[in-house]
Amino acid sequence: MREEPSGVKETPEAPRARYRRQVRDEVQTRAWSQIGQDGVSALSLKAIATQMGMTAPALYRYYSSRDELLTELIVSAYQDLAEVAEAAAAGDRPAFERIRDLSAALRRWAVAQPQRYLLLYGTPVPGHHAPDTAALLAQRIFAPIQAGFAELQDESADPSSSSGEHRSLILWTRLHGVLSLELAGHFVGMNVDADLLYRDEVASVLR
Amino acid sequence: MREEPSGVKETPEAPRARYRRQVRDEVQTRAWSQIGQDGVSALSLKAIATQMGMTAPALYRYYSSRDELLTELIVSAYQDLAEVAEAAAAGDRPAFERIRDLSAALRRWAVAQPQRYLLLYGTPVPGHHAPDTAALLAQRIFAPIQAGFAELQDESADPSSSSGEHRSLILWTRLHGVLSLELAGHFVGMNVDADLLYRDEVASVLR
DNA sequence: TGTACATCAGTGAACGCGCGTTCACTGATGTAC
DNA sequence: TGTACATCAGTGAACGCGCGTTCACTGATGTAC
Repeated sequence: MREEPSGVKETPEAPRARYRRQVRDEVQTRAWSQIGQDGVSALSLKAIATQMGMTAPALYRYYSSRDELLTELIVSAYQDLAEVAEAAAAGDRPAFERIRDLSAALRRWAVAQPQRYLLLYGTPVPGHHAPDTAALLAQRIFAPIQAGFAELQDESADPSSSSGEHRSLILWTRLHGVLSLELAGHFVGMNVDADLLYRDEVASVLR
Repeated sequence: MREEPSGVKETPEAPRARYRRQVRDEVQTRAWSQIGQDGVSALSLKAIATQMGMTAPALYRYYSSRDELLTELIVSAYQDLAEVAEAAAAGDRPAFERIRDLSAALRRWAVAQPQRYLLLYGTPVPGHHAPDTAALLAQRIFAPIQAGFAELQDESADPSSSSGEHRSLILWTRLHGVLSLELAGHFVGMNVDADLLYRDEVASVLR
């Protein structure tokens, strides 16, 4: 194994590795689009292969099974969301700002690709067991919120207000309540301003 | 068509009609169990027929298609929940009591058969369009809550509190937030008392 | 009360479909001397 | 620089599976006279 000296330029990716990455990326993109259109149960290696102009067995060079692809989708979605959440809550700023911004980022992320959010937090996929990494990543998403509320508790001299743990849990359930009903289409025809409602709920916990 | 005089006794059900009802009931029961175990996408007329010791085409005397069965399940679930909600909110009692009791009944209903709740309010079934009756029934479930909050608004002299419409919407999203995360199993290992959390959320809107 | 007829639940065979997955193979690409 | 070899992406045929749905049919049940 040759090691390139790591200078300013990144180690050039070997052509084969690069090609493999491209294929995997395309598979994932098409997988998300399948899930978005026809639900998780429509996720099919065979259909993806056909769309890509390949035969089905070819994809078994990339995924050992349909289930492995699904697992990768879930984990990568958690990962992506975790990064978004951490980025939104970063900076040496007041806790309420960090929580507010993380909340807004969560909504943007979910609305941009509802199928991703629903795969993580919607009706569970029957028969599928997420790996341990998924749970860890889910915690990573939650951590900045908890940290923010812990900070708020320290600042406040009011001992009657509920604990940081409790408030972060409440924030989560309230945001999810609005988001999931919105994404599932339950607000249509109800004259609901989902964005405003969402921001109200963020404020309700920060108050 | 002969009309029986409707006295105290109910018109005895004709044997054939009675039998048809029994078959339909059994189909529905097995359908719910399928959905509970393997999700909506596992709902299969053929599998149900086999379980009942029949051949698949036999069920086409009862349902014109798989989709019709699914629609019936959704509508009957809405109907059942609407009755439960109305019963729980009935009586000439203070509005806050009726809202509180309806909320509790909703949770009991959902926890008793999570797949029913998730079918109505979880990730939407792709490719399925609920009939108009479903939307009407959904409104019927919501109506007692709205009525309750409207009453509370009238009593309260405080014009600064948000409108009854808004508060009933908030109640809905908050309850759904807790319920759906709980039913989807997102609280496991988090040391969350879902029932307590739920009651807290009910109280938060009634405050 | 008995007989002729109509209704209707259920069968069995068949259709086309798409799925996941395996296997032995071909042919191109990369590597070592 | 050229050659021999190893690696590996992709093919094509095949497997068994379960699904929704149709059709012509049988046989039991209910109805009308």
